[in-house]
Amino acid sequence: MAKATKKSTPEKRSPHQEQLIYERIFDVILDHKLAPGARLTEEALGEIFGVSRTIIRRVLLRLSHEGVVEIKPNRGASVTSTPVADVAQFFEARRVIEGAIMRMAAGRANIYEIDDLRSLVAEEKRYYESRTRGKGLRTSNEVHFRIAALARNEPLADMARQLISRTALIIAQYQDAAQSACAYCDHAALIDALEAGDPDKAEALMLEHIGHIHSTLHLSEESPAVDLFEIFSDEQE
Amino acid sequence: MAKATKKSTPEKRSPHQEQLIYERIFDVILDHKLAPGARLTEEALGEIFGVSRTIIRRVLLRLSHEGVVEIKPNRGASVTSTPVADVAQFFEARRVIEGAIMRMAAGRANIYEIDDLRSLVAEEKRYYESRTRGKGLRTSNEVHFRIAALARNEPLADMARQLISRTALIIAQYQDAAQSACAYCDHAALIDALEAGDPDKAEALMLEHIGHIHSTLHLSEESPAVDLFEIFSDEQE
DNA sequence: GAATTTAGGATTGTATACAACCAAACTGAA
DNA sequence: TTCAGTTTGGTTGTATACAATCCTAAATTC
Repeated sequence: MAKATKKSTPEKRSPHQEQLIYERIFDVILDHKLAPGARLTEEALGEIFGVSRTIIRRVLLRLSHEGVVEIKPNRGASVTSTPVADVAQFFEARRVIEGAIMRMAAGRANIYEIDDLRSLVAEEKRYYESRTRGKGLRTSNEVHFRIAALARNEPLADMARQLISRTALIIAQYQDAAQSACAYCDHAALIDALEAGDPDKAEALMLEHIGHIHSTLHLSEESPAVDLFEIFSDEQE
Repeated sequence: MAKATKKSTPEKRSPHQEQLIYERIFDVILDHKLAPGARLTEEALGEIFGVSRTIIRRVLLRLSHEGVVEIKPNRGASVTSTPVADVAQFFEARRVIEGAIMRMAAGRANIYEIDDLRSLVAEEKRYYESRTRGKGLRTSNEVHFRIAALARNEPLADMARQLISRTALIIAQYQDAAQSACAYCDHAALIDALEAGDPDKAEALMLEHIGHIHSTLHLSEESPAVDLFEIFSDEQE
């Protein structure tokens, strides 16, 4: 039994430890350290995070509801592998929802929200230039999340969040790290359109942007399998 | 302790008992036997369904993810009560998604799917005429679910399902049982448009239909009687 | 009598024990 | 060797015990 594990602080009932574990696992998946198809055993994850299977089980359930992992009865959880044939549907769905969101959000953002968005895009640019793929991808997601919030429609923003997360998984699976398109260029234009308050242009730019992302994917082949302890070991000792 | 409980068959590991419990609870909520705000204690539900809190907990977690139930930390679960101010957002979101779905589904359904839909609407009509509200509402949902499937876009259909379920809860909360609009009239027209393969008309009819439902709600009376301060605010001290 | 404290009961949160299950290695006969 | 059946190790599924927390209401204080 490899004991190169590091447990988190053994706090009693920390309210968001579950959220933390959720994010750690999701991050590792987006960083492509856990490839699609990789198995996620409850015992191992529990040991890694210093927590019982009960918690891990809830986290996995949540991840599965988001479509990030698949749970098969009596067979456990593994990172979702999206068939090539399904990819287009996700991007089409994003066009529908985020297109509408742009229409609704145009001209509704105040100056602070616009500024926040711009600095976020600047941050995104730095990550991409320093080739930290996972971070860049997550920051890019955050940009889309915040734009979704500007439509002032919670349910629709929820839908967008789900699709964006799910799509990030697809991008991690099919996009070549080197050739990750300069998402931040498109993003700047999107924000400009929102500020200008032009719904038609805002929507058109988003449709185009989503098309760009889609077109950078290498829809051919994939995937290995790995050791959980090793993957999580380079983080906090 | 009332022992008038009926347990399901005490099978060992029945795979969909969880699904069954999920549906039972949801049904009861749609039938308005559990009003918004009603608490759902794990122990009681476990005893009712002859199952341990572990299972109930998972069901409640799922219901909460669908937005049907709210879980507050250390406080347990209760039926979600949607504030009047939020209602419009849900219907707007449905317009966006189901409008797009109608465009995509127009002309794509084969004759069997159309037939199935029509017989489902006939069933719906019977339920409404016999004043069995819950059943009627659920059948109406089923019509929308199936239409969503016709767009041949799984992710979008998923989004639609979530919104439709969530909206059903809102309808149960705000719609007068007697005056429940004849949803099936609209439904028949929707199906006709799908069969004819006219995307513009299909979309327009769906937008109109959703508007109809929205307009039948009694949004003036604040039935979510949870906030005591609001309730007593306009009375004498 | 009103406000604060404190005790009790009820409910949720987490860990763990054990049963059920699957998959892959093993056995032995054709 | 090959194929059924069997065993075994590891993993998931469920129930339960106990700890942490919250809610109610009685009790104490002012």
